[in-house]
Amino acid sequence: MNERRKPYPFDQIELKWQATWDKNRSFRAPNPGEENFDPAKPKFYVLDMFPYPSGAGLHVGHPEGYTATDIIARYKRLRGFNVLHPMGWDAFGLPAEQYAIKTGQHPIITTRDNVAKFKSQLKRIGFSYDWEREVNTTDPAYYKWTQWIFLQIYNSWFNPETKKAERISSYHGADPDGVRLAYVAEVPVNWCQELGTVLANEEVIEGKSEVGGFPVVRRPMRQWMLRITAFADRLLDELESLDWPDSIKALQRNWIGRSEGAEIKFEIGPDAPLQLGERIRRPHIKVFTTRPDTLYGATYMVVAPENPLVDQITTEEQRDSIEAYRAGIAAKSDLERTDLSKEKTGAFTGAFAINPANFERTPIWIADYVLMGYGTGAIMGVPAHDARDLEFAQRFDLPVRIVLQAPAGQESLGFVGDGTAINSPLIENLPTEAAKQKITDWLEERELGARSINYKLRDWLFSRQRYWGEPFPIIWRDGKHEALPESELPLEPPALEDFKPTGTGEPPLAKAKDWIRHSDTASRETNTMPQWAGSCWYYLRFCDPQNEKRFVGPEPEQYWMGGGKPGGVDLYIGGVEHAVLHLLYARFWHKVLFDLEYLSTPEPFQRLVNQGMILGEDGRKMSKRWGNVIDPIDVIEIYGADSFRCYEMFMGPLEQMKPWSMKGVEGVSRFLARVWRLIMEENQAGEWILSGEVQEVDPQKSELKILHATIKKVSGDIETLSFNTAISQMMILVNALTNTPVKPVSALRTLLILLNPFAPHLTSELWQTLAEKFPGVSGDITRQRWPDHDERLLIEDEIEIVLQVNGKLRDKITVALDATDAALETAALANKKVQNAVGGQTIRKVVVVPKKLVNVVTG
RNA sequence: GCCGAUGUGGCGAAAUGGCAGACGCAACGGACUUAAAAUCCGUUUCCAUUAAACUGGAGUGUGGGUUCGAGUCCCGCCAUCGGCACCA
Repeated sequence: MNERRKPYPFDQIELKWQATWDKNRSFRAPNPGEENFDPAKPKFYVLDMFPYPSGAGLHVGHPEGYTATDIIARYKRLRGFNVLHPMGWDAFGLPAEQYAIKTGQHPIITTRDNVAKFKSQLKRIGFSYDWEREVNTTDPAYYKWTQWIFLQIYNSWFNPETKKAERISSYHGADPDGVRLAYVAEVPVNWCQELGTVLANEEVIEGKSEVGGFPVVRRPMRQWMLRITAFADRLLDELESLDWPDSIKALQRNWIGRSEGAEIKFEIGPDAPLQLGERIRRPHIKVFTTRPDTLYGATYMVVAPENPLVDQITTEEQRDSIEAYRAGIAAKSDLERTDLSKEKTGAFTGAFAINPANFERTPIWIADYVLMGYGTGAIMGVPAHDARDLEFAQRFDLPVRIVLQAPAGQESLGFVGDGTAINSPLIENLPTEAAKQKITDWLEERELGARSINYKLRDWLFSRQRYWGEPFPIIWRDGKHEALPESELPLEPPALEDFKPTGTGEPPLAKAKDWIRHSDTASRETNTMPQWAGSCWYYLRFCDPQNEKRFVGPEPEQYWMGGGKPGGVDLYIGGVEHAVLHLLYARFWHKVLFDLEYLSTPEPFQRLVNQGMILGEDGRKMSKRWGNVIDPIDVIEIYGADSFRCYEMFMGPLEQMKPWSMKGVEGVSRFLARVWRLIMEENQAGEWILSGEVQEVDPQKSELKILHATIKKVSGDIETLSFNTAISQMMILVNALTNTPVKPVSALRTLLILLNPFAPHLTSELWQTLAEKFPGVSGDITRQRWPDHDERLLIEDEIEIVLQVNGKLRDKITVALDATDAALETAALANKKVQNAVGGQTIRKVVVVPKKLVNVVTG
């Protein structure tokens, strides 16, 4: 770069301080019992979402959240907390494997290189991580415990009585394999030929793979599943106790998608109903509905095309058309199938079902708008009060019967809200809620139905046909799975030369014939775990990263994760893109481990904050395609790490999306340079020396006032993560100090501590310089106490009072602080501008707000 | 369609129901300089009026409402962004 004169010598001081912090282990967080651990201090666990170390290195989006947590970490240390602030690498995953396929470079190599690059970039920004706690999900010493946790899940079941995960030994039923929290199932999966793997529903976006955008088709395969659905209610209910943004809670609730309703049996067959009791043994279709109150409006049934029932009920005359329809469905991709804009399709089975409420014969259809995977895979069609059913009924000329009266002024046909039941003898004229209860009670009494709850959440498809992931600690013997003995962990993947997918759906690990063979009678599972696995528990490992005996020792876990709140991590900052998946999976694993009594809290993360995305200078998402990507290291070259950190925080509210601006960085850099020049001046030789204006004098009253206002504002703003306004306030203070001829050391001292979390290098350097001369400044700035403000210094003798007439500003007057309401009113009415504005009108009322304003209201 | 977020100067933004636009950017003017950069000081919501000070009016997406007083609270609408999407 050109020898552009730097506004202050950040290039000389930043690397120096980073080296000093490393050497002094300044940010090491000792565990209970370790050297230098101070049990008198409270703990604070502040966590970043650890990155996937890609080859491209860091971009400005990463350090936004990292800077926020770093400010919090440094602030909390100054506040006297033991702070856990760790960083690590989520390094298993597809990109490294794809790269290996392309170049032949082993993922271990790529991962090592990428981690080194990321780490050096993070260090250059001056983050105060305790690097002695660094973890890497691809390290055998780490994934040993990922595999171990999988075995805990595998060896557990969900006891519906206790609503908890329990060891499988407490299950006394016939088929333990049928209730394990990790189980094998033949399920239709999202198969991506291009990637040679199955993907989770969450990894498929509009029928294409999230990674690469390749086509994805449905195909049944044997897969490992985790029974997350058993925890649906707890995952839902326990959200309440967390300090998360409502929008994120809403996303999770939405994803879990709990809906209450009833399952209702419709018996099949054209005959008249038989006697009670006999009826129940006859073949029937069970449907799930959230609106049992519209049962009288059910004029047809629809069964999902894949439902096995279809084979049983289809009549001979209809068989050909049903089969043709099913064949057409099977050929379609998910994308085509779920295309909302397309017209409804379906086929008549020839069979009829009896509506249990009014004994009417209703035709049974199949249609692809009914999904096999939700509820019972069958519905009752109530066209009058469901948009989809109405569309279907109109398309196929099925009868429509209104059974719900909409509130006055609204059309009853197509009404889906709460109204009044009509044309429904059993529940006639009842409001929706009461009608639901009554008809469900009636159905339950006759064993024709039952209350039921359904979730959109599905069990977690946990296996991948990939190389670069944790191998399952599972062996197969005689067609049955069993746990690998713990003594054989970690189970490392074989050293493959060829990582390519087999193309058949068989995982790459199947190529390692020697590795597969476990013993004469057993062979290894060849699937690997998804990338989410390692990130499900890394925050626990950070508490005790070198423990070889346990995934986390009880004492460090209780210390760092405890604290009396439901969630253990005090503050967790990361991207909103993990709002559902990572955060739901981690909560699920956490609850299992909690139930098994390994953990002290039911939830992992107490307070969650999502940083907003940083856009390019053109307002577009940063991407190579637009050529608007900003490399943090380039910015640091020109302006320094402190300017970079402060600008990222000054841009606007943390949670908000905002565009980058190099001019903005420059502005913040000017601010830091002004701080530098408050304390330093250049001598004749062009060297920076301590400024003569810095003196040991008492600050003036006005200086004290602004100083304490700044302490108050900055402290409060850091607590609420309002870093932008904290910086604004410090700018105001610095502007004020710049204008005074003599700079009191005590004020500068306080300023440096306040600014330290934001600009740690600059403040460390200036602190050291002051310490050389002034006894009031000593030691290391990272070991100081955060200042408290003195409220008395903020009080003014005189205050400005706003005078309004009918709410409009007319004048301002200055009065004594202790002026009475009556005095204020008198002063206002005597004011010339107020009198002008009032004119001849009568004064109806005078509102006096003490210390604020007087509002004269005219009639 | 459903859920959520956002809407304030030329730009990033700020404002416990009480002075809208703090702070920063950009722009303009001034000081310093042979000059420039850097630095420092000042002006900067819009409209009208004025030589100027001043003065008057309008103003936080839009239409209503509550209130002495609304960017802020309530109801309706519009726009943008994000998530989910035939989940019965």
